[in-house]
Amino acid sequence: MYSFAEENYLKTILKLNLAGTQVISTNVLAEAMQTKASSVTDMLKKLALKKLLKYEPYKGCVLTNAGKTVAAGTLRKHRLWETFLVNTLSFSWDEVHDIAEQLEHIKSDKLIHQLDSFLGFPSHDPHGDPIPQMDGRISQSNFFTLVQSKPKQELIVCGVLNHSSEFLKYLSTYGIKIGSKLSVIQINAFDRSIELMLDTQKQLCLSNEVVKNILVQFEKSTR
Amino acid sequence: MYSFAEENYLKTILKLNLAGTQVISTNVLAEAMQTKASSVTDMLKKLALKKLLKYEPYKGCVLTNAGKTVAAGTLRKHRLWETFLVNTLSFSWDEVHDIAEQLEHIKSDKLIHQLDSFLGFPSHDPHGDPIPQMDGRISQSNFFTLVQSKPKQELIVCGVLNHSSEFLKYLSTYGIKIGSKLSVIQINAFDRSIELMLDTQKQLCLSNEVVKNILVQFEKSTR
DNA sequence: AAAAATATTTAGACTTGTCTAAAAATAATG
DNA sequence: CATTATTTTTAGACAAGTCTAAATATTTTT
Repeated sequence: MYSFAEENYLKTILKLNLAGTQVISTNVLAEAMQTKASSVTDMLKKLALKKLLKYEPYKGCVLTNAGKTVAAGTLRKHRLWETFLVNTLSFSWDEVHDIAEQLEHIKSDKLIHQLDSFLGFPSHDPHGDPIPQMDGRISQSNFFTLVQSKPKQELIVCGVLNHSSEFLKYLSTYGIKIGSKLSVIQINAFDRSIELMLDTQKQLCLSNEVVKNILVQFEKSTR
Repeated sequence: MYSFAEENYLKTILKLNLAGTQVISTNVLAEAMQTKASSVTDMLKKLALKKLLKYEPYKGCVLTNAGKTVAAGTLRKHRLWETFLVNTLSFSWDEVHDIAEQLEHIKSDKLIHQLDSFLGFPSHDPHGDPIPQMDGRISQSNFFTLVQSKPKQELIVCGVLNHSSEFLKYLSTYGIKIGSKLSVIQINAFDRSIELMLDTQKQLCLSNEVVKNILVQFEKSTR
C-alpha cells in the first residue's frame, strides 16, 4: 500500500507524461507538486527504491510499469469520484477537484469497482478527461482545441485543458459545457479571438486564451 | 482543520462516552485505539492544548463542547458513508467499517450535506446506530437488548452492540437483519440461550452471547 | 501504612515528509 | 574554455505521530 504523498507524486508524473513530457526533471516536478526541489529529490529516491520509477541523479525520472499502474489507479479513482460528485451529488465541475484529491487516496478495490458500476462505467469525467481503465490503460482521445478549428465546422465541446475553478466558472457563465454545440463564425486575425455560435442560438466571442483551452470534436463522431 | 489521528482519538472518546464511560483513562483509550499508553498521553496533551478536551495527568480526559462537536462530526461522516456504501453501492453491513474509517476524514461540509440529502437524511446507519445531526446532537434510542425481552413479545431488530464482521456475518447467515421480526418462544434457564421465531416462519435458537448483542424494539413503535 | 501491583507519564528514538541553506553538478555564456 | 548561472543534491533541522524502556504516581493488598 502506498502513502498519499507517494500516490500524489506518481499521479503528477503520469499527468506530466500525458501532457507530453517524457522525462521529468526535479524542478518541473517540484513546480507541478507545489513543493521544493529538495523534497522532490528525497521522494524520487524513495520511489526509485520501491521500483516505481527510474531515477538517475541530475537526469530526472521515468515511471516503471509498476509506477504507471499505481499512478493510473490514482487518476482513475480521482476521475471516478469527480464523476460521482457531479453526476450523483449535484456538484458543478468547478467544485470537485479538491474533494477528489482527498477521495482518490481511499483504499478499497471493491469500493472503486462498485462506484464505477453505480456510475454506469463512465469513459470520461466531468471535464472530458478519460477515466483510466482498471488495467491502467488510458484512452487517447482525438479531441483538438478550438484554436485548430476552422469556420463553418459543427463542433461539440468535449473537454478542457485548463482545469482551474476560475476558467470552469467562466465557461459556465457563458453556458459552455461538455456537449455544447459550437460553430466558428470567424477568427479575428488581430488578437486570434474567435466569434462563434453556441448551441445554434447564442453568438459570442472568446479570446485566444480561452479558445486554446477548449477541446472539441466534429459533431456526430463517437466518443 | 484536524488531523486524521486527532479525529480518531476524539471519535473514540465520544464512542466510549456513548457506551457509558464518563471519564476516560489512558489505558482504556489505548485499548480502544489499539495503541500504546504513551502515545495516548502525547495525544491527550495535544488535544488539551487545543481545548478539545480536559486532561489532568493521571486522571483521564473529558471532551469539551468543541471536542464533542468534532467527534460527533466525524461519527456523523462515518455513519453517513456506511449508509451510502450499503444503500447505494450494495455493500453488506459487515464490509463497510474499514472503508468508512477512511472516508470519515474527508474534509468538505458540502460533500457531507449533499451525501446526506442524496441518502434522504437517514436517521440511522446500516447497523442501527443513530447518525449524529449536523449540530452534533445524537438521538438516544429506546432500543433494548434481546436478553431483556420476555416470551410472546413481538419485536423488531433495530441494531447491534457488537460491530465485528464475524458477528454481523453470523447474523446474516441466519437471515437476521435490521427490520427482522422476532418473537421469543422461551428462554433456556440453563445457558440463557433463547428460542425464537424469526419473521413468523423460521424457528431458531441463539446463545446468550449472541442475544445480548442484538438490539430490539416493540413492533409498531416509531423509530 | 508499607509493600506490591498497576497505571501513567517522561525521555529518547524512529519514520514520513517537509523545509532551508550550503555544496556540487550541469548548462549557458562571453 | 573558463566563468557565470541554473539545476539538483546533500546535510541538517523540524513537526506529527508512534514506539520502547525507564521513571513516577496511584491503587490495591496484606
